[in-house]
Amino acid sequence: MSIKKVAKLAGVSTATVSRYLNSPEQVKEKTRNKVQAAIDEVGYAPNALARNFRRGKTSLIVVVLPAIGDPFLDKVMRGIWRVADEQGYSILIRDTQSNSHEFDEYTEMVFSKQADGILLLASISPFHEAAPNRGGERAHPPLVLGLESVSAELSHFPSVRVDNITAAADGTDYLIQLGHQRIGFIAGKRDSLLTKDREKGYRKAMRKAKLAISSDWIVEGEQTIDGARRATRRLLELDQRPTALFCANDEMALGALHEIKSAGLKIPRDISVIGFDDIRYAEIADPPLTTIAQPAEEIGERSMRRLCQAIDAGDGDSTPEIVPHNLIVRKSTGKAPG
Amino acid sequence: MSIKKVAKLAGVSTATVSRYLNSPEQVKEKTRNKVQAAIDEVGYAPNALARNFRRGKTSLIVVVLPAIGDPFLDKVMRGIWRVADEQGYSILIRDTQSNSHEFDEYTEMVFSKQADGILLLASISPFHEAAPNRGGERAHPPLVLGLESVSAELSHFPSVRVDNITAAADGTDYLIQLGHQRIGFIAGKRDSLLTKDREKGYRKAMRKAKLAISSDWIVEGEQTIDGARRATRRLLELDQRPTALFCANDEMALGALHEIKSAGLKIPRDISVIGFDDIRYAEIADPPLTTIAQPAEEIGERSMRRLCQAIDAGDGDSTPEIVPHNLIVRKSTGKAPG
DNA sequence: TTGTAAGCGTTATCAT
DNA sequence: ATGATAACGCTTACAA
Repeated sequence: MSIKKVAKLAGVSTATVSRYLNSPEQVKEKTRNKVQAAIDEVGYAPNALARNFRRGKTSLIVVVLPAIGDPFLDKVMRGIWRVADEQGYSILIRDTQSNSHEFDEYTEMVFSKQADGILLLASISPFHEAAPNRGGERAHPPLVLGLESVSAELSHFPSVRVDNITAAADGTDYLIQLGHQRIGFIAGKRDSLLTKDREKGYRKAMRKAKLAISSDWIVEGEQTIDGARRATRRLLELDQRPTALFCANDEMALGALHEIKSAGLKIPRDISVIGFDDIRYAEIADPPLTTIAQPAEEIGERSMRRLCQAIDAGDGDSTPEIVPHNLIVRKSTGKAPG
Repeated sequence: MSIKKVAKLAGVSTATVSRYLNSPEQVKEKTRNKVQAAIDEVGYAPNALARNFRRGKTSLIVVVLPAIGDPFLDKVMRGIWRVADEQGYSILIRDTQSNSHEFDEYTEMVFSKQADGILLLASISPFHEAAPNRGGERAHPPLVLGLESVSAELSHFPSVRVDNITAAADGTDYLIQLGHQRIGFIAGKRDSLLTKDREKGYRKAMRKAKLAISSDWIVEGEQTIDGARRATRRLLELDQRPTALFCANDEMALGALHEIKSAGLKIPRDISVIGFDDIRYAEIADPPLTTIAQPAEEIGERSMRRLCQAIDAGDGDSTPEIVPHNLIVRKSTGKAPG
């Protein structure tokens, strides 16, 4: 009952107050002043709930990410926020660590009008069951995939990312050029499409160089420091241990660095290590980490723009946007020993 | 027009559908089945917007934090989420890096019903101007301070945190016991109450030990790795450089470690370093970082609970909840040289 | 146990 | 340029 109060006080109709709020140019200056005075007097603030209800829009975007506190997402989020602010959206964050991994849980948020769209920056299991009848409404909510590569079920949706396969192949190539032949790979979780793709790139480069891959060389690092440390330990215990290690992301590479040094080995003299993402800790790692950088902020910005399009314009095309990656050579990689 | 559709299809009134949704026990089993069948058939999902509007509740909490991608907040957020899920709240995140630092901007979100409450995990400038007349409504929105210490203006609000002064004094004491006399302090930003308190603790411990503090020893590290590196460089250039360094948080300590090593000095032989927070990178730093741990998840959980109280119960008491800190000794600290 | 109907605050349509 | 009013989808007295 608040716009009403203002209206009464200003001696105008509620419609005029509403117009003043939303398109002031349609209101005569004299009236504008009266309304503004009334607003100031009662300390009126528009009820966003009512407004959104009326408009059928939440002005909220769910961003689904693996874990908050991931230093890589820091930069991605900055890009997202820039566009969100510009377009009047607020960001609702869900992480798949504390919450579920079910695709439906997030689509449901759109159908039940808790959010207008979804920005997926994490791996989840798509379409747990067949989507239920949505009463004739679009079965696909506005959704954009950032970072992750796309599984078949999700290929309808637009995505913005680097070419993970090529990028990982580039990194592996670099190690091969340094003379490494036994190259290990620390992968992420089983269900992560993204690290799966990086593994593919690694395999591809090895194959191209006609280097055999022992199945012992590929270990799961669980996308965590500790997981990577365990994985590294296993790698170091091999009879013929790798002379180089490709980690599917920097977080795991950091764990690997620590574990290798703890084992009394020197980097890169005994083992070279390469990561992926170029998080801010990569540069100050000891030794500074060679890694593959992604234009994180750009990814955030562009995926958010795509999402806005999807929301406004129905859908649009869904060809993936590929952004460039960039190998950054630091001190954690060197010539193969011997 | 959707609950209506369900109602018509089920041959009941909208009220019954609503009751079924909100308190099924009030509905006869036979009716329940009819309603559920209708819901399934049309693929109905309750419109959260309408529901929240009607209830006058957004079921949203704004969490204000310095930067997403801060590894310390990772753990805090997990605690927050646990309670939020339990209580049916979603989390709206704003960071003060991309957004503004104005207190009013966040309070406004409550007054305009974009959110039900505010969880402040960052320093902001409180009450830019006198709060405008809120038309008789409560001038203070539900708000809890996590982590940060409280400035005079914000002391009305409940807070949950460690005793930063005592904790920093404990850390400093530890250095003093190791024989250090020249101890530097890398502070955060000027407007961070939290690092201000840690500085106070450092000063307190020094005073108690009757050690003089040269003004050169306290430098601003801007709460970033790079800022800390610059600050460290300045400290290393002093004629009489400190033999130990207290960094107001681990992020800065990491930068300091790197810079000290880059200068060819050994840690802790030449300089000891101590941090604050015990982020996950502290343990794998080189050398592993001595630091003061906070029960991050507990802080998140308890501050969220306080906030729920503040929302439901009006206000309640606002005495700060102090949680225990814990000095974790690793390898970055050692006896004073000489 | 169920139905009727008012009302939440805003926007938008249609007159004036 | 402004006013009257219906409508958005849901909840909740109050009645039956």
